[in-house]
Amino acid sequence: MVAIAPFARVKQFLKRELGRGRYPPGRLMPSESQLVARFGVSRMTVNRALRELQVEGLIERRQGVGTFAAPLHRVSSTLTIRDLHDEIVARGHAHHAVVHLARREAASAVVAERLGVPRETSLFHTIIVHRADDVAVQCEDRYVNPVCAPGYLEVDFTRITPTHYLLGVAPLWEAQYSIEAAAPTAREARLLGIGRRDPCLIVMRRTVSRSVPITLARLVHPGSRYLLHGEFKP
Amino acid sequence: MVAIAPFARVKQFLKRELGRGRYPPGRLMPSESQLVARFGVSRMTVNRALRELQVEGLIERRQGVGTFAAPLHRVSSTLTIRDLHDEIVARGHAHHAVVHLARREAASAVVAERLGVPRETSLFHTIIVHRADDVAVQCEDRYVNPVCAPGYLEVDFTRITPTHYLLGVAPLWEAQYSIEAAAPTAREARLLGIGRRDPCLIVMRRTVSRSVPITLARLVHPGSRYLLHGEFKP
DNA sequence: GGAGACTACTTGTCTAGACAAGAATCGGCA
DNA sequence: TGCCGATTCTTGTCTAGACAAGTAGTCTCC
Repeated sequence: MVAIAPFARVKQFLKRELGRGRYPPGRLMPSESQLVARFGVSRMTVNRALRELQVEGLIERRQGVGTFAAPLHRVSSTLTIRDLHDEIVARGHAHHAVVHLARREAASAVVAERLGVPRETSLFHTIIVHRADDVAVQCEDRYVNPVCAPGYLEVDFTRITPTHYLLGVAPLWEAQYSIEAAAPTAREARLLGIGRRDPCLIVMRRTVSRSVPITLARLVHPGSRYLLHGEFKP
Repeated sequence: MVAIAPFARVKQFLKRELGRGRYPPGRLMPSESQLVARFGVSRMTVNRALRELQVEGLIERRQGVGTFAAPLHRVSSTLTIRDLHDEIVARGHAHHAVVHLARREAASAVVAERLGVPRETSLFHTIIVHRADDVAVQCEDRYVNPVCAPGYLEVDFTRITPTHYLLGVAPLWEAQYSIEAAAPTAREARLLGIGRRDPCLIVMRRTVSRSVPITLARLVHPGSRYLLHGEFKP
């Protein structure tokens, strides 16, 4: 039996109180000094508990005012986007990638604007279809900024996914993405071996490293063969 | 000009080093005492910086061993699912909800299994179509456990969304969800005023409060009118 | 050579006190 | 009445030191 750490006890107590509705959204919660007196611990300990609850989005704190139960209007959850190769292998399937296009092109107006580079910038462009046990699960249409990954076209994409390679070249980045449902383009339907009107889950992702655009990806998944899932825990 | 807090300076420094590839995934990073010496701050300050980087998933720490750069294979991002009403209003549209069904039913085998209640349990069932400026954007098909929200059917859903009401009744919960692209059912197509084969973004969400199932929702969005988006920042 | 004790180093956590900064309240003064 | 300053309460942060616990390497003794 392990004794639970004091900061965790304070956290657990407050979570439980929030869970039972003791503090409805917006209600003032006990101050640090009150919790110090109640639990007989130092203020740093209480402070850590409260800071972590704040990071988890359960409470809001305002300097000079107090601590309040968070309005839980928005439900935020962490959606983990795993590398497709890992995901396929983890499910016990074999992963194959087929490269349908890998070349250097000048950015069209649309691509240049979306990626955030000047028009006509020279970019790498790859189209790769990923298969799990010979079933096509993703068509990856990607533009890459040569400035960040000069050796991109030399990579053997049947063995390393572009995401994996790019993570190695530019380790930390920010990404914006959107998820939508739409029909594939004619070419995508052909590459994936699906009907022109079959619904697809389309993830568009733009990633930036130290404010330099790295890559713009359009990931098209046949709706019948792919599912995103996630979890939210308070 | 505001002086940056010492713990933030340490954090920023390490982030920058990680960003420039100074510590590839798995590499041993400076110990707390080394950082204490380097920055001339106390160990608690360094500890806080490292703990936060750990929470952000940028480093891994092992007691007795050291701190290591995290393998950035998985990219996790927080996807904020806002209340639909808020989202529509925030975009400057008017929100209308039309209730097409609101009654008590016995759980079918499929629903009972998915929600995690015994078969034939009596559940509330609502079907509500949400409109932004008279354009249908979501068909919400929801089952609710009466144990958690006895007054559910009395709520005026043209004024309060089910999510909003349920958050008030059962403030803290966990959710699992999946996102897929598929064609709507015949009834959903009719209610949304779209074609039977139009692609839809479908979110299935099951929520649980203190291990009691609360609600199972199937949220169907016409692909052409709805988009999820999110952001990832290290 | 092998086993166990010892040591050095790591992270994990807590304490008691300190100062700063933001915000609300109350009193006094014009 | 209206404004301004002092007081008090809040959170935000830092410090110097302490002990615990996990790990790895070394040293000694059998």
